[in-house]
Amino acid sequence: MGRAPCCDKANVKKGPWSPEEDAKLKDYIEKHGTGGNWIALPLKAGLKRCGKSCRLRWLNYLRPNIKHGDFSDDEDRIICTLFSTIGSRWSIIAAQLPGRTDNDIKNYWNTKLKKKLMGMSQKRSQNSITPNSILLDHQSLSLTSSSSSLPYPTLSFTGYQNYSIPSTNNPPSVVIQGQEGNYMMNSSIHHYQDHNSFLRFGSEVAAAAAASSSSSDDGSSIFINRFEDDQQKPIINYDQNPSLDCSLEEIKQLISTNLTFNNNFFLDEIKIEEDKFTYY
DNA sequence: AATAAAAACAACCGCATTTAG
DNA sequence: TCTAAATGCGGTTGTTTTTAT
Repeated sequence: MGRAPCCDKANVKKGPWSPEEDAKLKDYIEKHGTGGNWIALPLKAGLKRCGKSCRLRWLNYLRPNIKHGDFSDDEDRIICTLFSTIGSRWSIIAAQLPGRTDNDIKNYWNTKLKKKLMGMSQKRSQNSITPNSILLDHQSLSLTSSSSSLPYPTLSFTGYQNYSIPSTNNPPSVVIQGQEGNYMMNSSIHHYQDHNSFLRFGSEVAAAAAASSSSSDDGSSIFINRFEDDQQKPIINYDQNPSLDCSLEEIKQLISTNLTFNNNFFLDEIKIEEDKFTYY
């Protein structure tokens, strides 16, 4: 007993759409709309196609305001940030990128962006030059919430760069090397009225997307804070989140045992001041 | 110039969720 | 409330195009 087919497979065309078919579908939908019934639409529009195929063709290719062509750096950044936070939930990611479809983003990720990121992290692990990102090894992934069923690290962080707050145009990113592949978490720069600027890994966009979905994932973040008077003594604040079951002590341990990246990076001591760590 | 390999893109398939009767 | 149909989603496959040899 298999699943009932959605249409009569013998009498529907498969494969690439011809310009004539595109025109028929476009014309019909522009005049009559979808009528809320994709299954019935091909018959009405005079198409020998499955309703699902029509829907896909319309959503991914024919509907107005679809963007084709290269992705911008901003789009790259949003995709990376969201992927690192919510994983391969392409429809949610697509919702943040007007004009892009989930299929388009999925293809782009699988064929280009993923490789681009892998290349970046590999290059950095080979070179001793100061990177604009922080490379974490897989050992450091234990910050991931153990209650999460998500197959990717929610958040991990094991140290900081010897850095200064970068320009707003080019905030650094974290590349996480996981068993399943590499993930990149972008950062954003925040300014408080009575506070110094700091970097936040994971973004509000990502947090919002995670919150709006049914996922138990969170938008938790770690802040790297820089004192105005001394760039070389940042503070890392752990933004406590109930769904991230990792104690401050564990974080301290994690940080002190994972000083594995960047030649110019070193950590001597950690002091805990209630909910934050001060590095000396 | 011909061919093979890789990359890019479009579309399909089946499962999960939502909706309507 | 229950059930079947419709829809949406994400993984995967197939086809076309581009690049390398």
